[in-house]
Amino acid sequence: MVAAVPPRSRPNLRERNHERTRDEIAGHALSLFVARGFDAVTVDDIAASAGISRRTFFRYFETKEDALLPADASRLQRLEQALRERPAAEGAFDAVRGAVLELAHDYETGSTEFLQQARLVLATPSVHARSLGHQADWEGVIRTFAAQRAGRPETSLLPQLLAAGCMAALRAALTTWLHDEGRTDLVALVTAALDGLGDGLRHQG
Amino acid sequence: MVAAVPPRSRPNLRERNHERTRDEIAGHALSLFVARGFDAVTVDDIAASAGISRRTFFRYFETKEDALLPADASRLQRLEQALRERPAAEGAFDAVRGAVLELAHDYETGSTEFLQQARLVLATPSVHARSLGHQADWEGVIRTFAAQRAGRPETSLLPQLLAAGCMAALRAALTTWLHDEGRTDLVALVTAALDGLGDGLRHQG
DNA sequence: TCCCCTTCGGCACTGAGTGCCAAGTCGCAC
DNA sequence: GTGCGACTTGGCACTCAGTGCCGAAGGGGA
Repeated sequence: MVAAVPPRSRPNLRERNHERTRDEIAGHALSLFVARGFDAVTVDDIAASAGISRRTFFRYFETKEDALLPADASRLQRLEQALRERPAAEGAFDAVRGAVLELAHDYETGSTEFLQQARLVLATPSVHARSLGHQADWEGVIRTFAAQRAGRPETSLLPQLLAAGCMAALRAALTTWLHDEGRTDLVALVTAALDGLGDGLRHQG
Repeated sequence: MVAAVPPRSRPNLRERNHERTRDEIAGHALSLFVARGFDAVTVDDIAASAGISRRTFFRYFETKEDALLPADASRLQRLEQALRERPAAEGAFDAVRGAVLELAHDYETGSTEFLQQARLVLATPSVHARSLGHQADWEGVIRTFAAQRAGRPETSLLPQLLAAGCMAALRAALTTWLHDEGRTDLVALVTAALDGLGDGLRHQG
């Protein structure tokens, strides 16, 4: 079900093939979900549509929900990288702010497909919960980063608050963006949300 | 399996019985979860322990995860009530802040059992996700409230940011509290977290 | 050509969640 | 006490998600 590719570049050719198949399956899944709704599509349906076996589907996705959230795994890596590349002189909040803004930029590319996905995610409780679970993992990464950047223990309030707050800002901006069918500038929205937190919620509005 | 009660007060006696049975089942479930871990306990185990049938279990809880989150449903009502009772003169942020602080107070009562629950929730991805899903519902309530209090459309950024931010502050404080085994003052932590957001994350630390 | 490594498919199994129906139980009216 | 109606429970059977296991390809290297 995966077209043969010229066998070049040994180390990560397998990985690239894996990624490509994964994307293909997710594409079939998205079509079915959009057409019938998440709950009315079984894993067998997806597998049949993608021309693979049910067993293989679960080698590419841990859960059926994840077939609707194919980008979440890579976003974690993007976030880690973005945090790593922040200049050392930056304060904790500004560093996290910058990294989250880079994440926001990724959301905007390929927004048509993303809009379909996001609507389904918000409309389907089990998928929404799973998505929030992923985002909790991202929060953990931010928290670790913020803790050492601020020189505080990881279990103290500030790193936790920074991580949870900035992810909340991202979600708030994304939701607003979705309600506007993606017509507004997402990065501007996320910037506004993050700066609202940075300057103090009490002084907003 | 439920002891007979004197048949007084028709309208909500059934409801009270329902609540009582629900709490009983949740108690049995918690014991099993603590002893073996969430994933190693089946619904049949819980039902057998509580002296009910598997079918009846699902009349009291939508999912197995909810048996570990029995208080989440009532917290939603508490939050709605707390928001309703905020003085009309209060600004949007301060009103939400006050309501969330009342929620925080509830968490502290009966903290021994809650500590056990919370540790399991954080340790079990499926339960953690479900819990975040519930909290997303609470966010919706806050967002609706904040929108009309601030005179903005519900889909605009500010209400969304207020709701997501304050819930994030609550989560951050709870996590910190948990890492300290519940020894610190939870309400003080939540206050600190909310005020951190209110005064601006950039000026913290 | 043979061998190794990886992927895939099929099978069988556990367990969550649900619809349906039959058997109680409880309160109420006669 | 007897009968009626509303509600609760248990059991059965079913769908579907997710997993372990194994045997069958298939592709690359010696």
